[in-house]
Amino acid sequence: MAKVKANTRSDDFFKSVWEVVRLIPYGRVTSYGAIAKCLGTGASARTVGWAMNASHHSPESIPAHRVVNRLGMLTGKHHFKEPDAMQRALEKEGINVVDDKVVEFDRLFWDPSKEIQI
DNA sequence: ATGCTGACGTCGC
DNA sequence: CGCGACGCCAGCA
Repeated sequence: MAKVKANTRSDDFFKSVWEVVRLIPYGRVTSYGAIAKCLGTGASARTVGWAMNASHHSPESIPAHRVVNRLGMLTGKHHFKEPDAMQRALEKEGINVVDDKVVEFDRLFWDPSKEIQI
C-alpha cells in the first residue's frame, strides 16, 4: 500500500521525456542525451530511447522522428511504423536527411535545457 | 525472481 | 588514433 513511491518516479521519467519531445519546435531536432541530461540523468540516455518506444503506447502524439542520436543519425527509424516514416517526416519539415543522417544537425539541434530552464 | 536486451553516451585502454 | 566496456532505466523471457 505504501509502496507507490517507486511507481510514481518511473512514470514521471517517461512523462517528462514525452513532454520535452513535444516541446521540440517545427523543423528542429534533438538528441537522446540532451533530453536525458535535461531531466538530470545524463547517463540514462538509453532510457530516453526506451521512452520513445513507449510513446507508441502513449495516447499523446510524440514526434519521435525529431529525436536522433548525438551523431544526428536516425537510429530509431527502424522502430517506426515504416522505416521511411522518420526520414520522410524530417524532410517534410525541411530537414534534409542523407545516408540516415541529419544534414546541418549541429545547426538544427535544439537544446531542451536551454528552453525549459528547470 | 533473475537476467538480458535495447532507438545512447562517456570514459578508458 | 581505434575499439571496447560500462552505466543508466524499463520491459520482457
